[in-house]
Amino acid sequence: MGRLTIKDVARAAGVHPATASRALNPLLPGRISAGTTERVARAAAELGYVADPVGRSLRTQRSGTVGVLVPDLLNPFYPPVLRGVQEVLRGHGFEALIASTDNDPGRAGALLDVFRGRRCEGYVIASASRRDDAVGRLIAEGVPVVLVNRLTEAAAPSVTSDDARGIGQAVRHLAELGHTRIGHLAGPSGISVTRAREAAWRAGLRAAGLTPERSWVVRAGQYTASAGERACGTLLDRGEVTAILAGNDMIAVGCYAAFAARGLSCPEDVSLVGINNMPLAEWLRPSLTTVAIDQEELGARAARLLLARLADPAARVGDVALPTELVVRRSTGPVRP
Amino acid sequence: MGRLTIKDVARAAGVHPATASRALNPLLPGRISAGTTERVARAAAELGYVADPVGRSLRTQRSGTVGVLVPDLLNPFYPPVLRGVQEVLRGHGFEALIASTDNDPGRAGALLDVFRGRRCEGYVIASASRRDDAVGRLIAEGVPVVLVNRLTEAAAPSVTSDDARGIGQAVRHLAELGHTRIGHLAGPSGISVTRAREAAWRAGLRAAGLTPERSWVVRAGQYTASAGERACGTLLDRGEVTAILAGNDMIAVGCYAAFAARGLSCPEDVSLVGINNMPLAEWLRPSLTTVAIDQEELGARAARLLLARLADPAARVGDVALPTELVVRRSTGPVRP
DNA sequence: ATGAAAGCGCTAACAC
DNA sequence: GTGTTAGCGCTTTCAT
Repeated sequence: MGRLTIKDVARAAGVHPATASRALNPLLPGRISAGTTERVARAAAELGYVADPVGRSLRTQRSGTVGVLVPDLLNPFYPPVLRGVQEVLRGHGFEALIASTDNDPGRAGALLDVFRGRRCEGYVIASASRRDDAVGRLIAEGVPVVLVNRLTEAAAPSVTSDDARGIGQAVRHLAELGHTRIGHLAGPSGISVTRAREAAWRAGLRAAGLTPERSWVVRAGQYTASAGERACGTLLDRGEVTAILAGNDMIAVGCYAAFAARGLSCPEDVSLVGINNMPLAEWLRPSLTTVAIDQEELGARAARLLLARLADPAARVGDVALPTELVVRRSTGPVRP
Repeated sequence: MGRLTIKDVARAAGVHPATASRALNPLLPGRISAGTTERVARAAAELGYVADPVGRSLRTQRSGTVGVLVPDLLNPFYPPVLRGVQEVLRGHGFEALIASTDNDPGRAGALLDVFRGRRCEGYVIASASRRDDAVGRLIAEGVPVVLVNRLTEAAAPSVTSDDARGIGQAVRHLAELGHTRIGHLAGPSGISVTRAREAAWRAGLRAAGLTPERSWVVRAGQYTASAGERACGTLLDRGEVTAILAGNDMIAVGCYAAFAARGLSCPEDVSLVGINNMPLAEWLRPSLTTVAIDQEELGARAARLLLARLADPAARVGDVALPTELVVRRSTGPVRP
């Protein structure tokens, strides 16, 4: 059929292509008469013209594309985040290129190179370790970057969850159930949320009049179920705690397996709290009490921050911390007498 | 820093830009001398040149972009599929634009329009209903499309799982455990896998010398846990079956909840088999016996089929059916005496 | 085998 | 307010 170009629209409206272009991009300088604008718009609509993004990109040096990097697409936490990002971006004419580092920090560089080759105008990065070379370089170059749930040493706006609040609620909830020895399965070190969550756990215990013991913390090497199962096993075998705050829901998923392997039942023998409220959390047996984060909103806010920086690269856009809220389900119960 | 163009490479190598371009694209007609090719390649490597995809696209009328449509990003089945698709595409210089219809067939059209605006060269579609207008139109226009786990009335190559094999194994497994009344929670009608799975269930029962009863099938409105829970409840309340083949793992997840709500324990009171072996299947309690499908391979094969059609639009590429295999875990056990 | 020149679709800069 | 011109980066004729 031969694709429509702006020349076709211009011809149909009886104007020059440049005029047609201006008429269709109202924000540009050099205003166009109402009549012309009208005629061009009608012609475009009738013909079903949509501007070729490639031609436009070449001229404007923009791609209408944003790179999104997540650490693990298989972790149910991220799909809702992606949905939020895409929804907002699409509403503003941007499309997201998505990649997962699969929990391998080394892959970030290569993936970012692919994105840069495609002229992504900005990046939403949910995979940055606290010290990440590839991401740091990006930020240093002044490319618009928004971090999700991660902080780096480099300065880039970020959207995080205010874990402290929800974790405080979680610990209080456990304390009110009579638990005095509440363990924590921390995520991998080198990630900012890991530290924040551990700190919040510590603070929560203190606020409840309890003293966090070093032996109540075990570090899971990754935010995965299998790492969680191992770490939980280690913690259980020390035989000290009656309740566990997992570093996230995937780690909590691993805990269920560790419980079962030791013949412990939840919540009768051990109480368990996760973090994230991932899509399947309510479907686990027992359903998981967890610190809920609005994942879609997390992504949506990140996208909006990025759009603000895209519109004005000099804009100082601040960080956002979304509130978290404890969702009590069936994995927590009174301490055993 | 000012981005590198092919002119920079040409200058560094002491040749004309056109020559440099040819040297870097070895497959083109008009071969270039080995020496020149070498010099240009070295210059490009030293400068770190990567061709601008936008300029290239404008000239070649290609975008290096493929649209991928899935019905539900939140369903753990699809992320591995996407990973397989992306991996293969990236290896061939293509990037995937991903969108989810969120189980709303009506959204497919709008999303495909976004993709078309971006000049996607081909599509991997995992969301087609058996009768899907938007997708049908695409195929009719001769745009390269590969379907994943779906068949439409229109003719497009597809990659599916050979559910019959694994489902046959599943039914035999249950029969060998002594089950004679094996129910099925079918997915939404209007989707090809739904029919295929129901047919395979029926055939499996017959092969085991059993007669499938109409009352043993309940249809879940969607492939989701909550739809599964409702459907499972209906089936259980009829009080006929001792084992259940769920339409997929998400429906099976809902079954766990339905069991718990009725005080039934699995596998002592009811045996349960899922389909897909999604990432969390082994972490459910009890771990889910399920018909495994290599999801990543599903995506990878789809991508390869698409690449074949992209390379030669006239190529008749056939359908692919990947084998499935029963994975026996702890959700199935002997029938109660 | 290589250089010259043209042009993909669009819009910014410059006329008028 | 609108037409003219030029050029984004690349590849592909067409010469030589």
